[in-house]
Order: sequence, then C-alpha cells, then structure tokens
Amino acid sequence: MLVKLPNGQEQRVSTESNRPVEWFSEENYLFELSKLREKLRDWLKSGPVIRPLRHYNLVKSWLDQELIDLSISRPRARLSWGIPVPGDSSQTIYVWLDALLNYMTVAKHSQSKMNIWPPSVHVIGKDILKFHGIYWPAFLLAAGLEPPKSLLVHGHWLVDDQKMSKTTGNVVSPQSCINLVTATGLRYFLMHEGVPASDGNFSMKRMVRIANSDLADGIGNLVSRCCGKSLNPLQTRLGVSPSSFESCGTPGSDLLSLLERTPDIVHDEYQKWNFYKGIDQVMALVRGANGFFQTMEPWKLKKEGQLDQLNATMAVTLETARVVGTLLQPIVPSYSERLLDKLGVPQENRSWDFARLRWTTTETALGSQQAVLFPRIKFD
RNA sequence: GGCGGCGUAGCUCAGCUGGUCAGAGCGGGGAUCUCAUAAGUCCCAGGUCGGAGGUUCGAGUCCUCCCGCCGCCA
Repeated sequence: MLVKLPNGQEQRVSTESNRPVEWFSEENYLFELSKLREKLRDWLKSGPVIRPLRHYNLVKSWLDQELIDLSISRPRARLSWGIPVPGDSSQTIYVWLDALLNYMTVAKHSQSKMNIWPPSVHVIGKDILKFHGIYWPAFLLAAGLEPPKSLLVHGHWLVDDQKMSKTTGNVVSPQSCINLVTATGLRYFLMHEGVPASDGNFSMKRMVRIANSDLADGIGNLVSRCCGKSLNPLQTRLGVSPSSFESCGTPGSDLLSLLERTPDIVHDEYQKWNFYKGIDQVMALVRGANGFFQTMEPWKLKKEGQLDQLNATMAVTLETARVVGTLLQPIVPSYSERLLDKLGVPQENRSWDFARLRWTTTETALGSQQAVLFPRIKFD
C-alpha cells in the first residue's frame, strides 16, 4: 500500500510488515506449478481434503485459474545461507521450498513406530492455506509423493474482534495463560471455544470461567462427591448392570438413555473436527449425572440404611464419570488421565472402545490420589 | 467491480435439508441443599433470529433488494 512519509514523499510498503517494497528483477529457478493444476484438482476431489468447506471452496477457486510458476531460488550473492541448487552453486534454494520437507522428515524418520506418511490430517492456520493447499501438495505430487489426506484449517484468535498485534498491544501470551489456568485449562478453553470455520474471541476472564465451570465444578465436584469417604468409605467403584439403573427409577433410566447415546454423537462430532460440539455433549452428560446424583440424594440413602440403592447410585455415577473421562482424552489428556487414575481404570481400558457404558460385575479400587482434579482458579 | 462466507439472548454458540414465531452453556436475579472442589439442584428475567419486501396454510430456515463485517480475485 501507499503511505506518505514525513518529507511529503509517497512510499509503497507491505500491507503486513509495513516495510518498504520496490520493484527489481533477477534470475531465479522456477517450479513449474502451472503444469500441476490438474493434479491438484484431482487431489482436491479425492475426498473431504480441505475442511471447513469455506477453505475448500477457496482453494477450489484458486485452481479455477491458471497457476503461475513459482520462484524457488535466490542468487547466492544475496542469499548465501541455504542449500545450493544442485548443479548451479550460484543459486540457493529458497527456504520456503525445503522448509516444508521438515513435515515429512519428522513423520517418516523420527521413530519406526511412526512411519505415517501421508498424515491422515494436517492441522494449519488459515493464513498459510496457500502454502499447504497449493504449493506443498504440488511439490509432493511433482516428486511422485502423496500429499496429506486432509487439511484441517482453523481460524484465528482475536481479542475484542481485533487481530493481536504488538502495535495494538493486545497480544496474549500462551505462557501467561498456562501460568494462570495450566496447560489443561488453556487447551480446554481453546477446544471449547474454537469453531473451526470462524475466528474466535479470546478473553482471559472467559477462559478462567469456562475452565472453572467445567473442569473444577461440573466434573471435578462430581468426582469429589462420589469419591469422598463420607459416601464412599470403602473407596471402591462397584460394577454396573441394567438393574443398577432400573433400581434408580426414572432418574436412572433418564441418565441411562443419555449415557447410551452420547458417545456416538461425540464420536461423530470429533470425526468432523467439531470438538466444541463434542464437548457440549460431554458436559450435558456431566450435568445429567449431577442432576441424577442430586435427585437420588445418596447422603440420605446412607442415613436411612438403603444400601442397595446407595450402591446403585454410586456405581451409576462413577460409571458415567469413567465414560466422561474417556471421552475427554483427546481434549484434555492429562486431566482425563488423573480422572481415570482416580477411578482405578487400567491403562488398557482407556481406548475409544471403552468410551461408552459397559456392564460389569468387577469391583475396582479407587486410586489413592487426592481427588482435586482441577483446583479452582482465583481470578479478578 | 466480480465472487464467496457471516450477522440468532449481555457473551460463546446450536438450530439453517420450511412445521410447537426459538434452544443450550456462561454471565445476571431468586430459591433451596450441605454428600461435595462455596460445589450441586430448582426457578426466573434476557431475543426486531441485521433491515425491508416476497413465496407459502406456515419462514430464523426458501427468493429479491438493502445495511454491516470478513475473505478471495481483478
């Protein structure tokens, strides 16, 4: 864009960096991107390659036009650091070509267990869509290699609807967020509030509120209610059977219904990268469990000596907590680990197969850890 | 200029394939409980579904125009 200098002259500057720009010409090697348009189109059509759909459409519209060949080298005279062009040491490979190969280097060679090229999903920010939706797949296709099977393109975090910038002074430091709410709290907030197709609005206040409400209060308190020695002196988790729910009447059958349908819905939302919707479903289940517990009033059942119903109530609630912990593993792994540890769930029983109600007669000892999964954060 | 996306309660969103003229969470107000991370539960208030017109028995949902925001191309 054109800006006016103090001396009255006008200067063109970059719209992003505000640094002066000028015309010049030089010789470079070019990558024949123009010859790859059809291959890129074929890749785009091969499935839900780019999501959300708006970004897929954007790349599609770029491929509706001719592609211009891409400069991929610079004269060594002004770019001495880097990989020399094979057979012509007067030119250096431009960094934005070879840098992308780091994805492949890590994926293919770091550990034998992880030879996973092409990746099933590559997560990127929307600002680098052209590189990852056009150039990178083109380089790979030209080399006879497979591009990623899909790209998940997410929006940006704004602050009060404004881009973060040093100039505006509204930059949010991830480390300061972690210091305040822990990595778990930050992750939870980002996944809870992140709608892939649109930019999010970041707020420290809102982050604390959401982390507290869900991780400390909703789930953390529920687990505390069940695991406390007051209601659970033997510190065990009893098995659940259909009669566990039946003996709790309507509240039991209502919770059973919720518990049965939630995992599939969550799975479908996760598959579509709609983590925020999946989290909504999980939290609805948590609220259902708290409501069930409140209705059953196990502290009264204990006083009255109704041990069968007390046991059923505890078993049902703890089974629900187990499912919740399993469902939330992709969202908040270490929090879920603590939860599942507290419930005495073996490591081999934490995969997705166990992210649903399971009938069992097995009695499991609770972990001896402190039951505070997520301390409430003081703020304001 | 052309094309595309978005606009639903204070905030974040769902609903968007026409049918209880709208829901959830957070926030706010009130009540209640004490097993529990002062948590839980219940109740209430909050909505011109950007605006106008149209189609239809019926529109937040379909069509047209306008307003605002964002993006791509030129």
